[in-house]
Amino acid sequence: MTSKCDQCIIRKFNSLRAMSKEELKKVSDTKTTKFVKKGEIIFNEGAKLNGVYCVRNGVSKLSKLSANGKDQIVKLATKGEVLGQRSVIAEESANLSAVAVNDMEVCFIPKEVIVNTLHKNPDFTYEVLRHMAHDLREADDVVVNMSQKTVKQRIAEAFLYLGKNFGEDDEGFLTLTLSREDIANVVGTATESCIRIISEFKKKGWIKTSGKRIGIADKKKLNDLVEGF
Amino acid sequence: MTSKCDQCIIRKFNSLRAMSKEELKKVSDTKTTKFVKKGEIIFNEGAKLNGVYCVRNGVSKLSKLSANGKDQIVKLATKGEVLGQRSVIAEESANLSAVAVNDMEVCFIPKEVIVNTLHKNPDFTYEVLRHMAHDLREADDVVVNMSQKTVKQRIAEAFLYLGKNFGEDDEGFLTLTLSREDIANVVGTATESCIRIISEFKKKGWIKTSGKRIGIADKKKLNDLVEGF
DNA sequence: AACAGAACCTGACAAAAATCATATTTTTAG
DNA sequence: CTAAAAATATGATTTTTGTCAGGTTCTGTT
Repeated sequence: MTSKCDQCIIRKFNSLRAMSKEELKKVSDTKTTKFVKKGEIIFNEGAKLNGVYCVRNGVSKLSKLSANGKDQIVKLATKGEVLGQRSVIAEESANLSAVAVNDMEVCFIPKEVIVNTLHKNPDFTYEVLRHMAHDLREADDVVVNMSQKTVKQRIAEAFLYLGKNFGEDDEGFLTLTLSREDIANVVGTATESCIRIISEFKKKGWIKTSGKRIGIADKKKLNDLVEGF
Repeated sequence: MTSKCDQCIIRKFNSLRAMSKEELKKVSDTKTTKFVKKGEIIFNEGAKLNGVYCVRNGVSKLSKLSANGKDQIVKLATKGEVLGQRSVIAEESANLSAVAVNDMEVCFIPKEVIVNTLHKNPDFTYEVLRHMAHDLREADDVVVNMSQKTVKQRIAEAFLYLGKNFGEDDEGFLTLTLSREDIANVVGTATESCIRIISEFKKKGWIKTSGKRIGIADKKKLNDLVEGF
């Protein structure tokens, strides 16, 4: 089991790779592996986290409930990403909820191990810092997109993003299948508007659908739309 | 001069407070102080930064130009905040432009000093990390606001934010005076829409204006609007 | 003081997006 | 397999927001 974890961590989780052998051992010894079914909650907004969750398999949506009762999905976290890191570091309760989008396997690592390593191993801290700097840049970009692009542009962008980050199956459909509602919540629009635009894209031949599955049919057209042509 | 810097840094810049005496000395020796006039550019989006800027006085807007030619203001940085930190840490070019909103005094600290300290002083790295974790949380909140709140709500929120973070003068006007265009760019809307809503708020007696100055007249009403009542 | 230029303001209209209502299809549970 | 529930789809309508076009006021300069 330990060797398996060793392998898993080194390969997939970029911050943890800066840990020493002893520190990794500690992680291996204290971590617990959990299986989370599609739709199940990993943690809720406002929860006090006493550790982080390292995603081994599957995808989680990180979202925040707004006053009007809608969920805004801020990030989709996949294999290798760590959930709850920010909360543990800032010693704040979770700002976002984490829910499994499909069946997942996650490793729970107690915060003591993380915090300890942060205090003792500057390389690890620096590595985490670099990751967070990157996340922050992405968040800033999302803010600009949200306020300056139309819903159509954002939906087109979402499909391109999903294709790029989660791939396509052999039939050309996006590997990660989200419900229309989830897509709407990523993009920050009403579910009906989202569905309407999906229909429009399909009619124009830019995407293809089969049930809830969506495939990119004309990448260039989608790209042009995003760029504002 | 050195003693002055010592004082300044320790008091105002939370990450730098974790530096050792020697490290602070190094900062004092290598830093240069610059005066930036209102409207002047500190650095531009895409620029390679070879240091960070610590704000001693005045306010800077951090913004990003979108494809449609509009500037989205992502953050207003004031006394004690550090600009360019993220870029230096991630070794990326600047993602945002920094422009002075009023006359400023900033200290430029070469990146070598910062990066060196990051590698050698875990307390400092941890401190920077905590700050960035906090910034990331704020950025996530902004994303949710942008997508889930109406322009009216966002403008009301902006006034409350400006009042809370920059204060009011003795006549009850917001200390930080932004142009209508800047307010629109903070909120992510068209300048005309922004002006229209300001007129509406004034007509309702929720705010008062005098030239470009704006004052909060009915905090509760603004708050209620933000909360969705 | 007169002027230019910028910032501010307002109206009219067009476009985008949300909402409400109601089908239709797909999925799930018994 | 089938009924119920959930998700998807579409139409009609309203609300919100953006755009264009034309004003007015403010500000700094000569």
